[in-house]
Amino acid sequence: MPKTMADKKRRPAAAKTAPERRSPCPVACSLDLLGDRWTLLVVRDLMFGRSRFKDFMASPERIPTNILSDRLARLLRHRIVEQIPAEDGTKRLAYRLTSKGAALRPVLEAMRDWGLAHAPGSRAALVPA
Amino acid sequence: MPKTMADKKRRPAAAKTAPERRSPCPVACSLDLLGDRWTLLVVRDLMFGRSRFKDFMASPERIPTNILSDRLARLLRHRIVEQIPAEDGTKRLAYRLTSKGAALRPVLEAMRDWGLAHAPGSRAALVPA
DNA sequence: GTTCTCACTTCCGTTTTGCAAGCATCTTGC
DNA sequence: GCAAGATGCTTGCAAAACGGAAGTGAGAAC
Repeated sequence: MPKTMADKKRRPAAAKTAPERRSPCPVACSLDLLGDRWTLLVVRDLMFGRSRFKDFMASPERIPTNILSDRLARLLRHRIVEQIPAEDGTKRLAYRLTSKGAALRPVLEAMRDWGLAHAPGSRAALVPA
Repeated sequence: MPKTMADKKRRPAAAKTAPERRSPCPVACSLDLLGDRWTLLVVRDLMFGRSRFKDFMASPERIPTNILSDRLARLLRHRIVEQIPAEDGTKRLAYRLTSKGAALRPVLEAMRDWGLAHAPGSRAALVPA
C-alpha cells in the first residue's frame, strides 16, 4: 500500500499503452480518444477558461468525480491537456489545453452550431466563444 | 403475429417524456445524441454514400451487429437518418441521411482534420470528401 | 423448393458508468 | 499552532452499456 496519495499520483491511472485503434480513419482515431459523452465537455470547459477540478465539477452537466478524474488522466496521457501551477498563489495545480487540445476548437464549434440548429433543447450560452 | 421484425421492433417509445438532456449547452445536447465511439462512424459511412446494413458492417472498424442496429434505431428516432427503398430493385430498405444528418458534415470534417493533424495512426483515405 | 444472403435479435460475460462515500492533502480562520 | 472547510481525488458497488457469438426469419437467388 502506498504511503501517500502523491506516490500513487505519479501514475494518474492505468498507465498502459492503449493499442486500441480501430482503423486508420482519422475520424475513427479521433473518436478513439474523444468518443464519449464527457470528454469534449471537459475540453469545452477548458476553452471557456476553466482550469480547476472544481471548475469542471461546477458545470451544469454534473460530471461524476471518478469520470472527471479518469478523463483528465486520459487527456493528460494524450497531451491534449497539461498541468500548470495554479495562478492563485496556492500550491495546487491547474489544467490547460495544449496546442493539440486547442486545435479541437473547430470540432467544438461545429458541434455547437449543429446543436443550436438541430439538437432539441439547446440554447446559446452567455459565455463568450 | 407481426409480419416483419420491424413491426415487432416498435416499442413503447412514445410514452417517454423526459429523455436525457444534461444541460441546454448545444455541445452537451449534441453529445447526448452522438457521444459514443460508433454513432459518428455510421454517419461518416452514410456521407460516403453507404446505405445498407451490410455496408456499415463492411467498414474497417467492424461494428458489432447489435450496436449497429441500436445506433441506426437511435438515428432514425432522432430523424438524423431515414429509410428509403433500396435502389437495387429489391424490397429491402436502405438508410439515408436527412438534412439534419447531412448538417453534421462540418463536425465530421473538423474531426477528420484534427485526427489527421493530431491523432496517432490516422491516415487520409482514398475516398473523396 | 432449397439454399443463400441480409438484417436483425438474443444471450451472456465483460467493461464502463454513475452515485455515494471515504480520504489525504492543502488552505483558511482563529 | 489547531480545527474547520475546500479541494482533488480514490473506492465500492449496482446498474447500464458494450461486444462477441449464435440464432432467426424474411427475402432473394438458383
